[in-house]
Amino acid sequence: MANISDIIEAFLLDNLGEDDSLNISRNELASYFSVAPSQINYVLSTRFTPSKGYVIESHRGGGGFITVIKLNETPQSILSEILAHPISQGYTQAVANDIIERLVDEMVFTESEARLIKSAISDKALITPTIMQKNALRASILKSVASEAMKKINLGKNI
Amino acid sequence: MANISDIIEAFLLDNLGEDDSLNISRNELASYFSVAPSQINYVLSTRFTPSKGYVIESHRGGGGFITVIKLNETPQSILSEILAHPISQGYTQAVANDIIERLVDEMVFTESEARLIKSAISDKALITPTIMQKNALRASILKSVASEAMKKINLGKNI
DNA sequence: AGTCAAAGGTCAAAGAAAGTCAAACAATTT
DNA sequence: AAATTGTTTGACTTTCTTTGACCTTTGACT
Repeated sequence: MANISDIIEAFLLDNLGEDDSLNISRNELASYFSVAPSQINYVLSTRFTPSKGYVIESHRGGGGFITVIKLNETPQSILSEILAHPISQGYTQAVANDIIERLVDEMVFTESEARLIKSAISDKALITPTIMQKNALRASILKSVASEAMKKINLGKNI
Repeated sequence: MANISDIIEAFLLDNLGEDDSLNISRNELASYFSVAPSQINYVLSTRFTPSKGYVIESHRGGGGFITVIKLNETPQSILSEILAHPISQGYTQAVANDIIERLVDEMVFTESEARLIKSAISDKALITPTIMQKNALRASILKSVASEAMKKINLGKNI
């Protein structure tokens, strides 16, 4: 553990402001941590992805900057996202795991429920010949799990 | 953040009067901010474009001036503009994004709806070989989205 | 009408960021 | 040990900004 990318990730998380967003200069950050500027892109593209609930914006040129935004999500917004996602497009295992983690953050699942679901939709568990098929299956399974979770949430509202 | 162009943009926005218009002398403004006069043109041509809902007028010669006018728009006027725009002419990604932003300003879309639409019509998402084809596709998709939004607005009127 | 100064306009080059990608290296899994 | 996956770096690209040299238009004054 504790490679420089993890340290930069922690730094960025630490510095997300009140509104869960952060504005930085790529060059400054890189020189602060004495790494190649492109490493900042690496950290952003591996740790602050849409599947993890982040959006990145940036501008080049003089006065350029990078903005990291943590989307503010609700159980419903994440579940809707899953339900709206075309099965044909599929989810890689990594992306699916990211999404499940977000649902844990939003208290839709407990850690142990998450472990179960993750193992159920692992590449290992899904014994189809191609990756594409695994991805599609994962999307389908996630959809069904999401729809179940959505029901539960909506029931709660009627009490 | 905070390059001089952004600062000049903010200044101009701040000084749009009651009627959303503003009259300035290019040379005065340039010397006020200690920049080359042509930088004023740069700011105007990148920040106060028709696709962002602005019109620029000017006169040269003694007593010359530049007028910035923010068009006063309605959801309907923007949507009609989209619907009237020939698909064959297309929209660049930047222009399309500008238009979507205007629709957010007019509360036709929420920020998160805007994000979705923008990503759907991004150069990345539209996997056609040529830029022209991407632009045409964008115009077509925007039209369909606009027509949907128009319907919704018109429904609201009948309640 | 002709001249000239006072605007504003255009464009290309230089500069300032950020983005991409592949190669080298490191860590992990099989 | 081999294969795979993840990290780090640097060379090259793209985009956005800033500046300055030169151009065009207009109004005022002979």
